[in-house]
Amino acid sequence: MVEKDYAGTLNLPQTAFPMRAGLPQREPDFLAKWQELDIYRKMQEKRQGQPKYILHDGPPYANGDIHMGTAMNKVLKDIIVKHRSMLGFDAPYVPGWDTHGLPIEHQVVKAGKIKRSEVAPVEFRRHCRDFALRFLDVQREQFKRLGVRGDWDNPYVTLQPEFEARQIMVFGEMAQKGYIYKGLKPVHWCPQCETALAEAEIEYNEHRSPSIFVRFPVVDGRGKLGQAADVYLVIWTTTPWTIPANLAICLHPEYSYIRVSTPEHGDLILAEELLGSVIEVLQITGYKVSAKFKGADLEGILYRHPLYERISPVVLGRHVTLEAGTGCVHTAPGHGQDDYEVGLKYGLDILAPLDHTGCFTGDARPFAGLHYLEGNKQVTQALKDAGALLHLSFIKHPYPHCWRCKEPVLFRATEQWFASVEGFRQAALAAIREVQWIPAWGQERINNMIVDRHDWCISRQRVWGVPIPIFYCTACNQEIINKETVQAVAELFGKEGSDAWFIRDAAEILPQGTTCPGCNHAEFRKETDIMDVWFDSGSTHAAVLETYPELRSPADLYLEGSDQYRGWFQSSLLTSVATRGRAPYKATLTHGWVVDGEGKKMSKSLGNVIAPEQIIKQYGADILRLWVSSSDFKSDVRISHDILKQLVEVYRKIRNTIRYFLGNCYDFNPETDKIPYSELDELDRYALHRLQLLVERVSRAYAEFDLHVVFHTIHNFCVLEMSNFYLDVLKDRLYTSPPTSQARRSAQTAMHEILMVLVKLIAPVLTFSAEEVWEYLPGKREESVQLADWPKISEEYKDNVLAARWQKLLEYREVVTGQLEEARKEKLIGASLGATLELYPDEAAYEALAPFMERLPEIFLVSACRLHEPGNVPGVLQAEKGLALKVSLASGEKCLRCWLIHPGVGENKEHPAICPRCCQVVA
RNA sequence: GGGCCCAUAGCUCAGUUGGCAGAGCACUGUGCCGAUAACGCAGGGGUGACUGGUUCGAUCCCAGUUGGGCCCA
Repeated sequence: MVEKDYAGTLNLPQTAFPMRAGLPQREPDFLAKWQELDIYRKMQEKRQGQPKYILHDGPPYANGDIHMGTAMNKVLKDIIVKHRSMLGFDAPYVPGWDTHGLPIEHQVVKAGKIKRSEVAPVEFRRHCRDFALRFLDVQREQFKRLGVRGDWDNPYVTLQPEFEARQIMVFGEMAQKGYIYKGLKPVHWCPQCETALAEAEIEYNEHRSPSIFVRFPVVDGRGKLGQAADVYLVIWTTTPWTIPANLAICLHPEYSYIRVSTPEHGDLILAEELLGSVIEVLQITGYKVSAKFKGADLEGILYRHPLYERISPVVLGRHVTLEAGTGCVHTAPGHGQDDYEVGLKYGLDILAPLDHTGCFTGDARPFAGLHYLEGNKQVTQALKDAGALLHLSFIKHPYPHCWRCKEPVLFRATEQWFASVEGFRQAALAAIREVQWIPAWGQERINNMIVDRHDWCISRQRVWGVPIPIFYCTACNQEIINKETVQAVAELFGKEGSDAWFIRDAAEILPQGTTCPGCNHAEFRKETDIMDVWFDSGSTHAAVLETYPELRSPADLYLEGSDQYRGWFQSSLLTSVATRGRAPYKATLTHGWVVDGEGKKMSKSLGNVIAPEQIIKQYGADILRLWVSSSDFKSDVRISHDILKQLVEVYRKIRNTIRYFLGNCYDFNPETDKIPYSELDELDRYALHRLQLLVERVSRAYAEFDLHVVFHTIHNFCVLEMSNFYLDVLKDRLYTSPPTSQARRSAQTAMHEILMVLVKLIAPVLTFSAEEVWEYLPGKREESVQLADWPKISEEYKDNVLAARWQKLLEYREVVTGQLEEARKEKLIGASLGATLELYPDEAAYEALAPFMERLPEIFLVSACRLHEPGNVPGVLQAEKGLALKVSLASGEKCLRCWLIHPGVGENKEHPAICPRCCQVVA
C-alpha cells in the first residue's frame, strides 16, 4: 500500500509575510503608503479634542546632511510621539529648522563665487537663504526616510517672516523690561578689513612680535608686603600696544610668588617657579629672595601705571599659567578674552583705546592717531624712558591672522548688545526648579551654568540673521527702542522678512513722526549688528508654540542632546523667563552622544564615522530605529557594525516570531472564530496572562522613556515566553487538531490576541515593519497601525493563581529538558518526541506536576510520560530540584502524521501509519 | 583647569533597606528538518576599570586614580 502523505491533513502555517525583510527595498513602499494616507493629518484628526502632548522639536541647523546624532534625536522624538498618540493623546509634531548664522555664511563663501565684501548684504543673504533652504529639503527627506512622522509640509523655519516677527517681539519685550543693554566686549578685529571676525575666521600663522618685560611700581602694599617702597610687579607681554589699556595685573591665587631684591631694578615680584628664567633673561647678577607669598595673599595691592597717573589693582585669575613670562599677567580688559572676564569680575573698565582702523584714540593720550604697530615701538620707547622697561627682544610665535587679508588681527572691545542675565537670574533659577529634568542630574548641571553665566552677548557683526531692532538718533546718538518701534519692525518683518532692514531706510521703517526723546531730532540710523542665532532658536516657544493652533506653551517635553544644556535648553529658558516668567517646557529629556564601538567620539580623522544613510542602505531604517531603542540613550550610545549585526539578529527573532503567529492565523477570523476567555485552554490563558505583564512593563517603559527596557522586554518575551515555550508546545495542537476544533481555535484566539498586542507594542520603534505586519493581519482594523489604539491591560486576562501553577511547572520543565539533552548526548534519543519519561518527584514536585498529569507529554514535547507517586526514586537516579527522571526510548511506532510515538500506530486498517488520535481527525 | 556624566560576560542591558553576580544576543556543542537563509536543547564565558577606605561582609556607600563623553575655560 502506498504511504499516504499526511502532511496535507495538517494545519501547517501559511503566510505570504516574507521571512526576509528586505527593509532597504521595502521601506519606501510604506513611506508612499503614509504619504498617500496623509498619515500625519489623519492622526491629528483622530485625536482632535484629546488631551495634548506637546513634544517641541529643537531645530537642527540646516547646513549639511544629517549624522547619527541627529538621526537618533529625531527617531527618539518619533518613537515618543507615536507612542503618545497611540495612547490617545493629541500629539502633534511640528519639525523645525535653524537657518541663520555664521556657519551658513561660511559655507556660502567657501562654496565659491560669492565674496561677501563684493556683494550687497541683501544679495549675500539671498545666497545664505538658498543654501539653508536647500539643506532643509535634504534633511527633510532624510528624516522622512527614517520613518519620522510629522507635519513635514508645514515646518517652522527661523527665516520665515512670521518667525522673525515673533523673534523681534521677544527681543522687544526683553528691552521693555530693561534686560537689554549696550556694553563693551572684545572681539577679534581686522583693522585692514575693518570688521569683526569670528573664531572660525581666524588663522594662526607665525608672527614676529616684540617681547617686553615691564615693571609696575607698587604704591600700596595693603600691609601685605611689609616695606613697600621700591617694589615692582613684573609683567611680560608680546603686545606693547596694549600697555596703555592696562588696568590690572593678574596673579594665580594658588601659585607661589616671591619678592626678589635686585641691585639693578629694585625689589621685583614674580612667580617663584619662573625666577630662574626671568633672572636669565634680565641678566640679573646678584639677587636675594626676601619674601614669599601665595598669589591669593597679594590680591588688592595697588600699583601705578608707568605711563599714566593711574592706580590699578592686583587681581586673581585661574587662567594665569607658568609656561612663560613672570606669572604676573598684564591685564587689559578691552584687549583680551581672559582679561575681559577678570575685568567683569572685578568691575574694571573695558578700556580699548583703538579705533576700527587700529589707530589709538584720544584715550591713549600721547599715542593718539598712531597705528597700533607703530604704537608698539612708541610705547616701548616710552616705557624705556620711564625706566619701566626691563628687557626687549623679539620672538616668533603663532599669532591670529585674518583669513581674508592674511594680516595680523587684534583683540579689541567694541560696543555690543547684551541681555542682562543678572536681571532675571533668580527667576531663571526658580524656573529651573519647576521643570522635570530627565535624567535628574540635568537640573544640577543647568543650575550651575545659570549661576555662573555672565550676561548674554546678543550682538553679532554679521549679516545672515535677524537684525537687532534698534535705531540711533543721528544727532545725539541716543538709541531708540520702544513698543512702537518694535511693533513697526515686527510688522514689517512679518510682511517682508528681515531683508527689509537692509533694504529700507530707518525713516521708512519707523512710525511717522518718531522723534528722539533726547533731542527731538527726527533722523535715525539702524543698528548694524544682528542677533546671535541662539536667540533665534531660543525664541521658538514664542514663535512656534504660541502661534501654531495645535501647539501650546509650555511644551510637555524638549528632547535634545546633552550639549543643549548650554544651547537650546538654556537660550529658550532665558528668553522665556525674561518675557514669560517661566520655563517654556515642563520637562526636558537629554540623550548622550553617539560614539563608536570603543566609546570614542566619531571623527573623520579617526575614520570611525558611520552615516545614517549607510545603515539605511545596508540594513534599513528599522534597524537604525531598533538600535536607537536598544541602548540606554541617557548616557553615550555606541554604534559599530558588530552592534548592528547583533540588532539584525534581534530583528529577525521578532520578525520570525510574528511571522509564526501570522502563519498560524491564516484560517482564523477573529470576528467569528474567537473562543470566549472562560473556555480557553488554560495554557492559552497563561499565555494571555503573560501578555498582560508584557503590556504593563512595556507601557511603563515607554512612559518613562526607558526605551531599552522596551527593547529587552519585547525581545525576551519573543524568545523566552513565546519561541522557547509557548509556541513550541502549541505546535502539536495547532498542526494536528481539526482546523476548526475548539482546541485549535483556542490557541488561535490567544495567538491572535498576542499578535495584535505585539504589533502595536513594536509600532513606535519598528515603524515600517509593524506597518508591514499590519497589512497581513486577519480581521478588521484601522488603515495603519499608527492609527490603532495602544493595548490596554485586560484585568480579565490576569490570573495570578493560574500563573503561579504554570510557573512552578516551568521550573521542572527545565529539569526535564536538561535530562533530555543528556539522553541526546548518549545517543539514546534524537528529537525529544522519541522519548518517554518516568518521573520520580518529591512531594513538592509531585504537587506541582500532578495537576498537569494528562498533558505532561505535550508540555515536555515527549511521546509519553508517567508521573510516579512521590518518594519512590529508584536508587540509580539523581534528583534535581526534587525531581528525578528516567528517559527512555518511547515504545511503539512513530505516527507519520503527528510524529508522536504511539503503541496504537498500526491498529487502524485504513490508516496503518498513524496513531489513534490522528485517525480520528483524518476519518 | 572647572561643571556634569559614564565604566557589570565579546555585545546590549538587569540587578536599592550593601549578603555566594543575572538575561538575551554572539560563541561552542547538539537535535530537528512540518516557523527551514527558520526552530528547539545544552554548555563555556565576568580580578564587577583600577587603588584605598567604611563594614562581619560592597557591584551597590566614601575618597582617589585611569579611560571615555558633553559643556565651559
